[in-house]
Amino acid sequence: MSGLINLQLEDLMPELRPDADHDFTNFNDQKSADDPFLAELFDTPTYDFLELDRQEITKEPENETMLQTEMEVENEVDLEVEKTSSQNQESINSDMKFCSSRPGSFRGIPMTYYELIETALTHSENGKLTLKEIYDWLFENVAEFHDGNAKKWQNSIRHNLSLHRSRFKKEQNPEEGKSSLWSLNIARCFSTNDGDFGDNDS
DNA sequence: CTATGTAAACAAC
DNA sequence: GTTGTTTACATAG
Repeated sequence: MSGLINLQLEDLMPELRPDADHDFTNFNDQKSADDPFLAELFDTPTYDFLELDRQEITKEPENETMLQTEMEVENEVDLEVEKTSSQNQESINSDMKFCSSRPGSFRGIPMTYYELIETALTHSENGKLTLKEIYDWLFENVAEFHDGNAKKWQNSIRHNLSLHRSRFKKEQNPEEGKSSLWSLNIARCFSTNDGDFGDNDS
């Protein structure tokens, strides 16, 4: 129990580590005995959508109008996304194909399911959404999901939520009868609940 | 080999 | 039926 809180800044930001044999990919072999929990916890990759934005934008100078999305995002992204204006629909042309690992695009940026869910959570009121709310947000904001094939992508959403336990946190919904609340697992760091991390994988 | 997507069986509610 | 969990297989890189 004492080992859990023993982290230092270098643990959070390994790039600051002086010696830094940056081998995160191998922590399973090397470091797991030490702090597998933390290793898993901070396994979460970057969720820097702005960075993603820039990369994709600079890659395709074709759409100069996209540069403005950068500002929008930085502002606050109040994407009530009214009715997905026809322009939006246009930008997601049928000739625009995504590699298989990026099934949908948000604001023109191809993203994986994980990134899409993360985006939905990030844009929610308090970072917590029910499964249904995740569905709804994605349906509102991802035109690729408008093809009437909800069963397919919704299955993938559920699969992602369950599979990536180090990325997503499931929390009981205080409202009775409603399904769990999902959030980014990094929130565990700030949980005031001491101790009960629920899942004992025997 | 790893990350991801897709399909599907299954349990719990 | 919905929500989660899990296994299996396919494919891109």
